[in-house]
Amino acid sequence: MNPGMTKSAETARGAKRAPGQDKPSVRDAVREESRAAYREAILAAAERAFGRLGFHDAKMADIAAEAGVAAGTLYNYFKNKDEVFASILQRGQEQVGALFDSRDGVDDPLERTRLRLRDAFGYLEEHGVLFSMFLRLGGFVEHAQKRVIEDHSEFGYTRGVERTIAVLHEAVARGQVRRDVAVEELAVMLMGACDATILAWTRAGCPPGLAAKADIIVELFLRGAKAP
Amino acid sequence: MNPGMTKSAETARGAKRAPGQDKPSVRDAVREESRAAYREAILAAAERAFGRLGFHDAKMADIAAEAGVAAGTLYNYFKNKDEVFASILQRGQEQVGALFDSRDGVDDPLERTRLRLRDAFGYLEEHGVLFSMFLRLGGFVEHAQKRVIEDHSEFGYTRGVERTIAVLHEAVARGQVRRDVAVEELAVMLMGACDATILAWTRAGCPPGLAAKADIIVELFLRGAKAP
Amino acid sequence: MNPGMTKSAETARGAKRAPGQDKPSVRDAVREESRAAYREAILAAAERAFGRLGFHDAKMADIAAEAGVAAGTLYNYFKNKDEVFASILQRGQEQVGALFDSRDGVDDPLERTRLRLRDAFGYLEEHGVLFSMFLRLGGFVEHAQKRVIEDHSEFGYTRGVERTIAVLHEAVARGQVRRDVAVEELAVMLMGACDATILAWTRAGCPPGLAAKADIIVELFLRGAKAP
Amino acid sequence: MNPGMTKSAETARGAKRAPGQDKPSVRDAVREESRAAYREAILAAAERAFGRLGFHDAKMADIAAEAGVAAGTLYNYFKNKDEVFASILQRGQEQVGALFDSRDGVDDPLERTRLRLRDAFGYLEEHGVLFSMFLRLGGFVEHAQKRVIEDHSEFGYTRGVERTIAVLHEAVARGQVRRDVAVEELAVMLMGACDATILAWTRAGCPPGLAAKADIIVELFLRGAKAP
DNA sequence: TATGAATGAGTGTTCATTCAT
DNA sequence: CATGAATGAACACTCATTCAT
Repeated sequence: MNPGMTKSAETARGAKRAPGQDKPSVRDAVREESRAAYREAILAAAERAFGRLGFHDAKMADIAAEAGVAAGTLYNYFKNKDEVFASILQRGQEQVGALFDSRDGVDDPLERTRLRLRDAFGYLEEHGVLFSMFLRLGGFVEHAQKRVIEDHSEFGYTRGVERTIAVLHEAVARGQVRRDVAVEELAVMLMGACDATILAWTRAGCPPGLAAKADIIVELFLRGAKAP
Repeated sequence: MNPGMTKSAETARGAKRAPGQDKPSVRDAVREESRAAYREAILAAAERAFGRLGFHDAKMADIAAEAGVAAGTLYNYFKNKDEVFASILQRGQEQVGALFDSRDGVDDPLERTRLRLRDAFGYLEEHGVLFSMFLRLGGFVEHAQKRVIEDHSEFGYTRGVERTIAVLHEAVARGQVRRDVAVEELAVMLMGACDATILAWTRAGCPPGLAAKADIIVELFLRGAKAP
Repeated sequence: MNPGMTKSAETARGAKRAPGQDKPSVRDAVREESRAAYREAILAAAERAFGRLGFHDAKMADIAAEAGVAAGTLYNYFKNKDEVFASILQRGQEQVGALFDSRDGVDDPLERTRLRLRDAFGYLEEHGVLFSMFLRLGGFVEHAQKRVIEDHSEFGYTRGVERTIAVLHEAVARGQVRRDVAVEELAVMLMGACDATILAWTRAGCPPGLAAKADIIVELFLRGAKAP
Repeated sequence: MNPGMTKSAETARGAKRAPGQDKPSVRDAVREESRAAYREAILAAAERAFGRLGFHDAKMADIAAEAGVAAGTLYNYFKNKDEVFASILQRGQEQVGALFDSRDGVDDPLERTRLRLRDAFGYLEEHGVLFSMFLRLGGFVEHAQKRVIEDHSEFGYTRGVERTIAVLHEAVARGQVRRDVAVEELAVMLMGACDATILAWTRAGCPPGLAAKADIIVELFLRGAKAP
């Protein structure tokens, strides 16, 4: 919180470090922290701007104003507009991924799935329409955005299906899910239910309460898919 | 192909009529026909261009080139780019509406629904991804497109839900559909199934065969919703 | 001068041309003429602007203003700033080349050289410092300009040397020039004299009278190089 | 290499002196030395950068990187980019001037000239093309550079001509140079020969060996100009 | 005083729209 | 009306310069 003092102390101590090795560290740490804060502020601002205006209509100036920085500053953190956009996607991926990982300890695969669905839906609620669009759909996008997304192939639907299939295999092994339907089919259905839910939610203007829908989906899914 | 020539020929004939709107006969009819042909050619070209490039990346020049006319000509038929876009939507609405109307004679409401679903899905297959987006979703769009769509509020999801509810009421009256679930809920589910199907189709790259999915949806829907 | 009337006359004649072949010709000719005039006006303006301000400091807006057109118009004739620059070079090359060709009929090679030198020097006088720089020097240029010039390798010094060598061989064959010095050396010297003259001229602020220096150079050259 | 450290060491020693300019002793000397070292490193870096990229394409960041300092540091030594450039010129002037002065003892004016020419040419070889341009030519430059140079009017061609005229007067007085041609004319010719030589050298890509050309020039010049 | 990030004016370029022919 | 060139507002991006640390 007062890194300046720390730095002065260090300097006064006359600490001589090996040249070209690990440098003043504290100053760098502060700088790094500052950079991270700026980066995050810009991404949050961009997310709002893109969500409100769309990719093309959200100008770099809008994003900068929303973030409270000068336009040029954006380019100290991102190479160009596309990269800002791509970074929002990546950040979302990572954050949702972290949420998902935090559920690893939950033993029951269906319960784990329910929690993760809540996590994802909750994230969507917080992060706006546009982001949700790219987080899960990957279709229906402007051409310019497609290019961005195509560079993130690990991102999107396919990966989600794979995750889901794995979970369902687990559930099948536990006897929680019927064996007479291919898990691949079940996975597509489950994700289709999620898609339709998100679609309906956005059509309704993104009202609060999306996360709660996770419970309904899992319950409905179980009713149809549970082992007899 | 060259409706302008027809006009020129007429003009060259030097037919001079008294000013005013008397004698709207042959000349006006030909002119009208010519205009309609141009208009349609431009819309078809714009649909391809928007579908291939997206709204912003499809330039007026691209559309004009695709239609085989000069850029300025577009403005003789449409006020601006937004109106071109809106006209594609409206045309789609009308064309699908006409298809739907042609099924009015089908007595069985579920069979009528199945046929209309085939019609709509078939239309989507022929008219490209982007168009499908606006035909059915109305969400997830760039801001510029939103404005266009918002001016066509009669268009889209709400209207589809209403139609569906009406049909389901009919089916309930015939005893084809269970009474213990609100038809409003059923309508949302049915449309959700359609949405998910279209989503999956676009994700798969819009392969041929979307129309055939109409049968599956109706069949599945009936299995869950039919009267016991 | 009144191409519109011509066009109307043609049209009234009802001349039908084979479709897709040679089109309305007159209208196109007028248009072509107009385009050529614009192009030339822009190049002349750019030449002045580059000459006055240098490549970087002459903004596209300056060139447009100098030419009396809007900034966007420049891009209807040239892809970008570099191409404007390159086109000035190419035009100069062609114009000087045409002047040179017009001297082909002069039998005496040294007299022909003198006349061509006058042509080139006269052209430099009319077309400003910057152009002269690229016409003959090819060195001493900003990096951005180098890229442009490197794409015009047929341009510049080497080609001039080759031309000169050929002329000197001719003069040697006629006994006008001594045989005891290699013509290659003589060519370099002659061009060096030209270079130095142009340099001195630009240093002096490009005063009128450069063309007259051609006579002096040839005379001095002959004094040293003429056959004994 | 790290003059900053020296300064820090001093500062750490906490030597506090009374305000005012008394005791300019050790600390100031060291500081001055440090500043000079930084300044020289920056100028050398800028010279390389300008030579490689040209004035506009060499960014302040490039120069800083080449010098191994931060961008902001440049502004502790030079007011702006133009001043960096101007300082390179001035430094060159001074260094070549010093070389010239070291030849003052040479009695024979033509030999003195030959040596100074070697000095100047050798300096050019070591300090790159771009610098050579400004050292001797002063023409053919970008506008931004012109402004810089125009502020250094004592620099360049005129001064060189004056020096040369003085030397030739001396040579005339000694009977080494013909009296029937104005020394002013001879001076211009001699410098023209130098210019052409430098031009040819830069056209050839600045190969090693420019300094040796000094002998040739003087020899050739003497052949034509020596007293009969 | 070195640092390196923030700044914002400035520029090349695009493209929807207009308009003379 | 078709045409295609002119227009100029708009915008992404650059970079010299400033300044807090």
